[in-house]
Amino acid sequence: MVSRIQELRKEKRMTQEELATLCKVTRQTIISLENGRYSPSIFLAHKIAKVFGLSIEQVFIFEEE
Amino acid sequence: MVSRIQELRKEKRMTQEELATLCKVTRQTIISLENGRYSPSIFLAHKIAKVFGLSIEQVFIFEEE
DNA sequence: TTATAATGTAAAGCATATTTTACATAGCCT
DNA sequence: AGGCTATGTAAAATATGCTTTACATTATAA
Repeated sequence: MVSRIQELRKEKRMTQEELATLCKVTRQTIISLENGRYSPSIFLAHKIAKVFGLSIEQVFIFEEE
Repeated sequence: MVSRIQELRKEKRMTQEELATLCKVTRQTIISLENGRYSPSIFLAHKIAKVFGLSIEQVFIFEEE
């Protein structure tokens, strides 16, 4: 799964800290997601997508199989 | 978060076991999701949505805030 | 009545997500 | 050089997701 978080965040000229606050998680969580350490829960994925005004599938790209 | 898994599964006349096999998880996992014991990971949510030919947001309904 | 299919519960164990705290680096500004 | 902002790493602790195994319940059918 590839995440477009960093790309979308920069597009909106937002810092990791700002995004974290909007999603009610810590900055570390955003860093871990952007750097591919782990994938978000379905709740966090939804919150992040909402911040960008997109659907989960538009932010997180699932490769087949 | 409300899940429409059971509703959609019955609509397709599918057993929990069949859905579990298609999603490559155990029957217990499907039971736990249908009965609200926990919410799926983003990967499982995506697999389930795919089985039903829907998006994650169409299968899992997030209440606001 | 017995058998079978579908659904359910429970508990232990492992895997993954998130927080917390503390420290490191790199760029920019003065 | 020193200070600030944004980004990064690391490790331990807690929470949540998923598996495994075993057994219980309900409905239907022979």
